[in-house]
Amino acid sequence: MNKAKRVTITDIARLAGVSPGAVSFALNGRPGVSAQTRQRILDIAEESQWLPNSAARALVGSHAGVIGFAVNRSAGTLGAEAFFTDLIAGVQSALAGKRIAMQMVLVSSVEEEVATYRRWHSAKQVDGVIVIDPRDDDPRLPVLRDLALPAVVLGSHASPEGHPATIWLDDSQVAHSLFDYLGALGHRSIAYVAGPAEFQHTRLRTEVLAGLGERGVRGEVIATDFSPAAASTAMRSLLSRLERPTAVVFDNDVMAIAGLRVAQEMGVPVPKDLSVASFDDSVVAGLVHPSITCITRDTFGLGAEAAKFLLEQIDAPEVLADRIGAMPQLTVRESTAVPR
Amino acid sequence: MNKAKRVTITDIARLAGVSPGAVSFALNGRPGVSAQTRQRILDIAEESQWLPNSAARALVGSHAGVIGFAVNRSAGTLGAEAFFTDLIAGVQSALAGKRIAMQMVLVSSVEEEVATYRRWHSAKQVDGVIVIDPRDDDPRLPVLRDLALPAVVLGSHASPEGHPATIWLDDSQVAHSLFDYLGALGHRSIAYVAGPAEFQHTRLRTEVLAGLGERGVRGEVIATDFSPAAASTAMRSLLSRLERPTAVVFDNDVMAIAGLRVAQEMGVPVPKDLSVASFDDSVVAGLVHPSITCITRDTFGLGAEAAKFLLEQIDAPEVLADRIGAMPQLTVRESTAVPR
DNA sequence: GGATGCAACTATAGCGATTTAGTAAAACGG
DNA sequence: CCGTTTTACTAAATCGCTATAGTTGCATCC
Repeated sequence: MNKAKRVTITDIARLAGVSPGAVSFALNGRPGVSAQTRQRILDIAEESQWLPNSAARALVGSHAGVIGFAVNRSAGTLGAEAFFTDLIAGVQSALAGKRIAMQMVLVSSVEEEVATYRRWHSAKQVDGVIVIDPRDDDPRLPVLRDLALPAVVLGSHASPEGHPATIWLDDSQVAHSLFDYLGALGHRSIAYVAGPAEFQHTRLRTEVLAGLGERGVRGEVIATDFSPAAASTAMRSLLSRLERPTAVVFDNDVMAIAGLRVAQEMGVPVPKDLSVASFDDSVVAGLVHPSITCITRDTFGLGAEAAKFLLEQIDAPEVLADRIGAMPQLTVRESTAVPR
Repeated sequence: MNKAKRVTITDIARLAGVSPGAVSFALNGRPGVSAQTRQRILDIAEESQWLPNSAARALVGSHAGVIGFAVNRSAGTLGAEAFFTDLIAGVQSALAGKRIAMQMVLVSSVEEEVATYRRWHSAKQVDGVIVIDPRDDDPRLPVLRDLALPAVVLGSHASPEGHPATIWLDDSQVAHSLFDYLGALGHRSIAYVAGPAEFQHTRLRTEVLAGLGERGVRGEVIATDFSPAAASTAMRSLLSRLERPTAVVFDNDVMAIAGLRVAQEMGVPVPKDLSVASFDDSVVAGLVHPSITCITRDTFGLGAEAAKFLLEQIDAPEVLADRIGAMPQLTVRESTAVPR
């Protein structure tokens, strides 16, 4: 209906009285034009509101101006965790101002995720990707290597072969900071309501808890699917025993809140008779009553750092060295106390 | 490093012994090749794992295969609301399988949002956009019209000039279902802790509450910035009065949870002495104690519907008629009761 | 049997950028 | 002052795909 014609590099070339090639040189700040001509071209481009056509750019082989994020979670569980929104918000904050967009898709399996990377690469749709939830023997990593698709993995230890680049934070140290704290309070029977066993962080946390056995702490792990319903079930069975644990640690805040409710329903006072804690924080975890002791990680900052790292990676000719992310901190709130 | 060469339409043409044009016809299901040849081409394409180069496609003027979503919220508040994640998850669910990606950017002002639409359009980066938070006299809508950029607005009433297409749900009806319920319980003094006044839904809800005056209900509105801190402050001041309201309604669940906490801190039993409700639901709202009476809207479904509608819109030559979204339902939980 | 029509292709011209090879003019050097 | 290098450009090819204008062969029809 409206013809709102797009202004192209050829239009500016005509206006400036030079060839399209010269305009390209000028706009991309590379040698080949005099300072004077360059300025003139830039002025004209500015004036006529020229914007690069990313499709054309991508086609000729330079950047697509897009980074990709394939999330392997069911659409339902996405909303339950503040993690994604925070991460995305962080990524966006690093991208703001730069002319780079984030593309996101939900996938339902690792295979589909790999296929997505292949498609993105072959269609030159994204310049790089952010990868989360690394697993042992992760099938995605070799594919990314083969495709030479720039990537940043958010993980719990350095990348196996130094590739793809990883931002990692020592998850066993994180686990220690929470479990040791509970141990120091005097808890000797701790239950850990975890996520699926295939995630690296679940395994690491489980190991740390087991390691506390030497110091007389009985640890127990219940695997769940991250759902609040599963957390409630786990909590109910834990509290129905004759020998209850004195502390229960959940993998995320929503599960912890679900657990808290079960404790209240069953008349178990928190933190007097039971301490509750979570490996994930959120605004709500600090607002519920009692507020929940959590590991607070700067997910927003992590997202921002990941995006920045990825952009560097895209520009760099070689794979960059791994980086260590900001260490999560223990935030003690009302839900934990010395056991009776 | 790795040469993982991309297979192009020309490669398949060579393999099939036809011209690239014929391959294009075959792959896009348009006349110009015999059924036999078409099948052969399709087989070869499948076999050699050919994938369309979206950059090239976008360049020649067909679809970019991307829909855009510009969110005008600060990165911080994004994470606080489950709305976005749910909406995005819904959008993704509608996009899954189709070869369409969603691009998302955070913007910090309406001007920036408009500039984003301009950029997206001029660079042919997206085929259409989803627009949220319509305002009175919204500056974005005429721009989208001028650019003839397919768009779907999620709003609270039909689009002013039938363009862009809108999915709307009658927000005053929603407001009625909650306020009327509280009125029917016997509440005669209701406070509404709202978001910024420029949002349409805030205004509509305010009007509905004011309208209850005829039936002897005293309504009061406190505008906030959607933050839990502002909600706490509002709640504290409300409960410090000699004449307290008997019910407080919050614009979203996080604010309601913050308010709930203040009530507990101040020793005001909920729902005995005070009813609390929220215009937004979330998993957590049903898990906290007491669980919160909410308006439950199918945000996931809304996202899915919006995406589907947008895709139809993109394919349709003309602007489609507005649609009405699924009506949100009142979910009564533990936080509301007959006032003392 | 020559004009007509149609099916099944091919050849080719873009889309809007980048990039390489080529060229004219200016600068330099001995 | 002539040969060489540098500067500042232009011309043209290219990316992968789509779309339009031709081209060919073959059946059709009065």
